[in-house]
Amino acid sequence: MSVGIRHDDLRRRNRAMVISAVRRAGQPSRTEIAATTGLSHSTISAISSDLIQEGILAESKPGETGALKRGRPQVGLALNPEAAAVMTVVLSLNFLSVTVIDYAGHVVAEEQRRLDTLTMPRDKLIGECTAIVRRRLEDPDLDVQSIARIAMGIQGITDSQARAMLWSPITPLTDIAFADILEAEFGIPATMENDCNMMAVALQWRQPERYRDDFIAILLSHGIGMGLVLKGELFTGTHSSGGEFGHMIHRPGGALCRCGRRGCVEAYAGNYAIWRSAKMMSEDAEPVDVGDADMRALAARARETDGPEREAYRKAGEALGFGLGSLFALIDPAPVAMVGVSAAAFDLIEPALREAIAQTAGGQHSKSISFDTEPNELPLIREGCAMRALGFVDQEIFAAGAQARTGAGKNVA
Amino acid sequence: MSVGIRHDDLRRRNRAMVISAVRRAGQPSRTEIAATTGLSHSTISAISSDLIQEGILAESKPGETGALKRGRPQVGLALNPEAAAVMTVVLSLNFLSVTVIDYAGHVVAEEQRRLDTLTMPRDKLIGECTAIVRRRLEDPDLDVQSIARIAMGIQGITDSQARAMLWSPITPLTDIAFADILEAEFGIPATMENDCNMMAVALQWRQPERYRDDFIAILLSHGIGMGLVLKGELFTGTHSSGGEFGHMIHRPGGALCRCGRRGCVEAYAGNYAIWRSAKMMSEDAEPVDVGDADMRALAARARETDGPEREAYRKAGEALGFGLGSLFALIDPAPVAMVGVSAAAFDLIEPALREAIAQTAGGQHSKSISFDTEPNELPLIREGCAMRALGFVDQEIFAAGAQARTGAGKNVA
DNA sequence: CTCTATTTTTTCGAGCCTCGAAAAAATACT
DNA sequence: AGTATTTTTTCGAGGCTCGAAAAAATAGAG
Repeated sequence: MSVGIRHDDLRRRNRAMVISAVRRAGQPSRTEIAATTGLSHSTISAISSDLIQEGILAESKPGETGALKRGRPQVGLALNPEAAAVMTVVLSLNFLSVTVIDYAGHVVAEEQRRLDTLTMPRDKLIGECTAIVRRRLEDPDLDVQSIARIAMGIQGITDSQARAMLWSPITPLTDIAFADILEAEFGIPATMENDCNMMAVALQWRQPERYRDDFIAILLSHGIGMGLVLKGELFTGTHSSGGEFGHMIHRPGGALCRCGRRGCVEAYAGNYAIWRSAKMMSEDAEPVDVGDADMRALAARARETDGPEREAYRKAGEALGFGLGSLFALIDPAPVAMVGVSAAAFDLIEPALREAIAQTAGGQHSKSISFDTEPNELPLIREGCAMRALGFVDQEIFAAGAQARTGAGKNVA
Repeated sequence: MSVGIRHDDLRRRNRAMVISAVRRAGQPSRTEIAATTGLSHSTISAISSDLIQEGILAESKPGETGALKRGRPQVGLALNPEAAAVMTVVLSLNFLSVTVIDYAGHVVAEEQRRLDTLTMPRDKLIGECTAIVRRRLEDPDLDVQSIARIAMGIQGITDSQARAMLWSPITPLTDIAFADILEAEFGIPATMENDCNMMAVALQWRQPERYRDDFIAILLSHGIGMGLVLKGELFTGTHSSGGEFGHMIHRPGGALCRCGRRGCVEAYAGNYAIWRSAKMMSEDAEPVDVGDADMRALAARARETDGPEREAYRKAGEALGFGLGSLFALIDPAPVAMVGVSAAAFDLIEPALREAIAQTAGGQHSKSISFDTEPNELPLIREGCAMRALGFVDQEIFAAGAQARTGAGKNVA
């Protein structure tokens, strides 16, 4: 609201509009783009001709609307895969993975690596990340000239500027400005993204019909995380990545959470909490890491017999339900995606969750709240990072126009 | 993101920018406006000359920056009070008030009226509202030609389109589309706003240095309400006015709330909850209305002796603290304004509140979270409605330009 | 009292941008 | 081969913002 619109912004914004229309639609014709953007055919024609000239878009075969219509056939416009490339770096518990993605969104290279994140000292952890990036950049097999953007994803809290990891469960280290480190090391603009936010971005991309303007992605894993999209935009906190659903208070003074506090949702619904409860340990017991295989075994046992295992999942569902109820009181109900290893046990969680949510103001129409599950978070996080990085190239670099880019040449920031 | 920017939008947006700069700054010179909007002097000159021509702005004496500077003195631009007028209608428990406000924001007429909202049937309640509006509109003393906009505020839940009251504690009636009713009756565009949202709007206007981009206004009255501003914008739910802080869950299955559910924050911190607790009644006891005088007496007694009254306020503080902690986990901490009769007893509430919040993830820096109090909510709500209505005139009517207004002539919607 | 320095505001032409209408292009149908 | 139909491009008109220069309005100096 504070700054006016300059005349040159106009073209930039409309170019961005066309690029994003093509990214979303795949192979839209100029006419389709004109329809979705509301701009005139002349404008679309002028802009797309520029974009083709600059090598950002390329003409492809018709949109293939099935039956051939009379009249001049539509020419599909597609992203030119060679226009740019981006890189994703995903750091999760004991695991580091990197992918290189062309401008059209296809993976052209990747590398994965196990490492002991929990005990690794600061220098080593940073070194591993820069080393894996360097290996991909210097790979002679890779036929991309340069990487335009790096998006790094990590489980934990990042700052709202997407520059640094503030806190993460995968390492005792705090406040690592990965974005700055990568930029300094490679001279490539980078961001540091929260894993759950990237999950949400990926879902929005994968299933736009279901996850569009308002939805919630919840990670049910060792910890409980959330990515929240409201009014079509990723919701972040004012200082941090925000959306720390797992640390909303379920029971004041209750079970011990990994964060050191008591009564958080996560202290009832995180893997370690379910494990602790299933093994009849005290709610004060120190959180321990539980492997995915152990969790799957636990879920299997809970399905078999009505014992403490089943009760543990029930308690988790209750905590999630009341937490969602409180969340829905603030933002109104929205579709939910449950992601992560415990999402595979959602059948054990759902009944108690729905019962709890029905007792809250936000759950007035609890039956209409729909849940979907996706057990594997890593591909989602990677996809989200890729879309994030590509979106940056679309909006910040290519929308600016060729002369703005070559002329001024300050594309960092 | 879906619609492009048309060429004619440009002028409209920049006009809006200039108008809002004048509304905020009071009497800025053209040069100041150019500086704050980032637009060129030529553009500001052209736009302000148009706006003066159309009678929206008027030149006034210099901005009076104190010492007279050398050079051509600045000419202040001010809103022309006669450019338009708006009306606010605020419906609260047993009380209905209306004000007429000129374009510069000054109250030019008002009327207030007691009525028994709790027992009034639907027709009667609507009738009272339309009648009081009609009386003000037809008042011969009123020298405004026409009212450009009505903003109605009510305690309770409204829909996200600001058309209807969905639920309110002041009446058993539900789903009254006041905005539609007023529009149909008087042919004046109207909106139905949530009281706490309007409090937040007013605070942003009154104290922009403190309440700017991110802050929270909490109503401590019979019920507990919240208005939330994030990134400078009022936060609303996806379907309703949202931000139902009072109905976040404090203790699952806990005290009986006025909403019929259990364990809501309000069931511990609403006036009725404090009263119930202070009088040693059961947490299941039906909520009853408590007058402001009684609440003030209760607070006085709590300050005198360490009895059940003081304990009641402590419990209220605890509920608010844990609730805020959960909220801060989602959005990060922000300044808080406590408004309403129990805000005057915030000294009794604050210690327990801070203690509770310190036990939450969001309260990590609980000492840096600052609270301010304002015992009287009604003036705030009125002011917020006024600013809301004026903002509509600024952005939707006057920004469009004279020919767009007179030419097409479809200003409704 | 006049002249100069300084600051604000307006004027004017240049350069873009979008738009509508018309033309051109490309195909299916007759 | 000709016609109808649909898509895309071309072209001139009309607007908008911008920078530079001019005009306006005042304080201070002599």
